[in-house]
Amino acid sequence: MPVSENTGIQAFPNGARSQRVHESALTAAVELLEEGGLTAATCDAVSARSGVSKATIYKHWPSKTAIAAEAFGRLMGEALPLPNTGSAVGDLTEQVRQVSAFYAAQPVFAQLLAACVTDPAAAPYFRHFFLAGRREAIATLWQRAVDRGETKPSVDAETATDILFGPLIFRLMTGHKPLTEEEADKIAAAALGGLLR
Amino acid sequence: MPVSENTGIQAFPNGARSQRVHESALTAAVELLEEGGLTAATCDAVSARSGVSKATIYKHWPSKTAIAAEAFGRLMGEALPLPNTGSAVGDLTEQVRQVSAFYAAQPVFAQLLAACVTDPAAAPYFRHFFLAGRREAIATLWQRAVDRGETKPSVDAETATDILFGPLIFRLMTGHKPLTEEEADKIAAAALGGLLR
Amino acid sequence: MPVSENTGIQAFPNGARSQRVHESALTAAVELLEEGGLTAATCDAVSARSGVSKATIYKHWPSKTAIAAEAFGRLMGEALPLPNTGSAVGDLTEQVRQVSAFYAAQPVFAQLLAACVTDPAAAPYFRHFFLAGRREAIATLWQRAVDRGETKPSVDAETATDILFGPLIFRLMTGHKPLTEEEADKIAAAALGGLLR
Amino acid sequence: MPVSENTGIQAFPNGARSQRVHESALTAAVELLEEGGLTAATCDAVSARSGVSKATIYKHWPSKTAIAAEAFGRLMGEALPLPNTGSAVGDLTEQVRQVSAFYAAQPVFAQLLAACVTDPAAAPYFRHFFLAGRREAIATLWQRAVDRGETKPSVDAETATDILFGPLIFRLMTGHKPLTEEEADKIAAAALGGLLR
DNA sequence: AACTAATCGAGACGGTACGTCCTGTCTTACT
DNA sequence: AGTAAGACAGGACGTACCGTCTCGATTAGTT
Repeated sequence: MPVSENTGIQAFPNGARSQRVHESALTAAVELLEEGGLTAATCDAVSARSGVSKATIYKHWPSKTAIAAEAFGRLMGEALPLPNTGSAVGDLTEQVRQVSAFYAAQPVFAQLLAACVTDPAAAPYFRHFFLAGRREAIATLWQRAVDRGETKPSVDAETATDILFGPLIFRLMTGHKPLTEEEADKIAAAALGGLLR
Repeated sequence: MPVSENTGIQAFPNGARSQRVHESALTAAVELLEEGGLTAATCDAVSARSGVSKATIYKHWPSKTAIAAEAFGRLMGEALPLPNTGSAVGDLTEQVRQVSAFYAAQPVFAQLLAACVTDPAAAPYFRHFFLAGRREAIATLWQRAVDRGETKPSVDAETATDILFGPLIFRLMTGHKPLTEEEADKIAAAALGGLLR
Repeated sequence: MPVSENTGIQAFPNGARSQRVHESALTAAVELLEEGGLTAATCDAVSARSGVSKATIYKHWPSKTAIAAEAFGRLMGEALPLPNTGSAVGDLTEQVRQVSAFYAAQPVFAQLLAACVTDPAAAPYFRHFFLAGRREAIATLWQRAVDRGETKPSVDAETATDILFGPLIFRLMTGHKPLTEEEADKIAAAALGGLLR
Repeated sequence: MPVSENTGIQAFPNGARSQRVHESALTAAVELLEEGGLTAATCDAVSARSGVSKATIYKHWPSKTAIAAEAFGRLMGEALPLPNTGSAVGDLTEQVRQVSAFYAAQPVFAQLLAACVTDPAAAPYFRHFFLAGRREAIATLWQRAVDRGETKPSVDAETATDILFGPLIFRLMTGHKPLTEEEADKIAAAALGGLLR
């Protein structure tokens, strides 16, 4: 678990035994998240199920949200494959659709996002173990589009990511409109109008 | 406090006495939010400061988040005036800037948004007493732009709102980038490229 | 549960409901003490068995030792009847024998005494709910002896109590000698030589 | 550290290295006891300060109380010189006074006594390294008195010790009366009335 | 003016998770 | 072997907050 510096991610014991423990706790957390969402992924519950003591858990993670974030990142690691439709519009629209469907299907995502507000120590974990993957995916797609000359030069990948996914998160959090595929398409279309030539 | 049906907002006793009580509780909640954010706006604290008993509070609101949402809506009621620069780009960019600054300055906003995920009963209150005002503002600006023929016909006000503000909320929640004025401008520029002609 | 002032015993809610709760917790504590000694009388255990929440227990008692002390006082309330042999020597010797046997049979006594060292807040409970009864018994016996003119005038009831029971407690705590009836008699005889004419 | 059999005191490695280690741990324990009482003399603390690892400590002593008991015995080894007033009353009264003052001034004594109840494996250490010294002192004084014919023949040194110091310990543990010099004198006077001619 | 509902203030309670603490065991690698 | 270093399980601790509840007091509206 080599973690780069300045990520806000806490160092933890590194021996073989510790790694087994780390693994056990994460596995238990994944199971609990699947069964009962973030609410069920209590520290006590993780400890009870994994056989890892609470004290040890707190040596590996700063809070229960942090374990959940790492567990969720693992749970969803490969869930979203990179689309390859041949055009930037196609790729990015497809990705927005997928992410939209994923968010709608995984209440844990919203719960984690929310929990990170209350529990700032967990936010780096969420960014590192979950968001980073999404942003990298977009960066790849965006680079492809750049190479093909399909993007507006004034826009960078970061901003593009925010504009494509921000609206999904907005809806997810406030629940003012459902996250259907149609809606995802509308958002993608309108957003891409500003990002591509 | 006439509340339309189907909003998910709970009816409560309507006598003169009840209205005083409602008012007292809200006032206390506003003060507590200002002083210590959502964390400080405990049920017990609201009860203690307002002299309204907890039981009564739970007759008027379904949860502590709901009071806080209504209180926050009141607190921020008139904080953001409608810009009028003469052009859609100017108006909307200005509004994005203002909202961005407001979010960055008011941690309570993110806290409330987060709390509504955990506490679904409170979400309607947040939408009704806070978001509704923002969406109306955009609706007005958007209608102006429509009247001037500045908008793309394929985009409606709802989608425009999501695309303009979603990115801000995304950043606010994950904290992966700061909400400076420059960033707000970049987002507004890129987003508006897709929304306006 | 009218408690005189300045005893160090904590006030607690006094309604009918609270009294039921107080009773429930004590009953559970008594059972646990009987089953597994002071070690078993955990706050969590008392809470679980009685159905009284931990938070409530901490409103009624300052610590787990305090509940145990009150429970033990109740448990042993009438265990030791006042002897009446007709003479001070007989009465006091008999009382020393009884107390000695009781201490030896009730490990909880020593455990409580020990716990009060670590947990000073519980000491008043032990004194009030347990020791007070013993000291009163001796005071009664001593007064009888005074009335009969059997005591040395230079000795008061308090000192007599300390000299009669102190040695028992000394042995109980350090375990350097067993608390048999013979030993109790030796102690009583030697001690009473200094107390009576 | 030659320890007779059947004392309940645990054998431990005997090489030169082991003895250095034993010494280091004890020294650290003594310091910690002086600084913060028994509470501060944690296993971890002793380990950290002495550089002796916890595993090693547990090869030399059965529990943390045991180290503390041995350390305390060493700390107080020569603190109480034998009085020599020329009479048994004088000697023993003086000794009671000294011990009383010592108990009152050294909270560690009560803490250790209490800890031995919970931790029976440590009791032999307390008896061996601390109490034994006190009892020997009394035995010496008592023998002097016997030689002078000042004692009652029915009383032995053991019982005398219990009757003289038991009351002090009783007060120390329950705290129902302070351990002032006056009180010590009252106790000594009353107790010695039963022990001497 | 009295009566009867509704409504309220006060605050205790059950439930539940939290994060901390310390003991004694265990592992690993070094001397 | 014996040791240093230190991670680990286990389990109690005492705290915090939520939302429900019980009680007696207060207040409207109704008769």
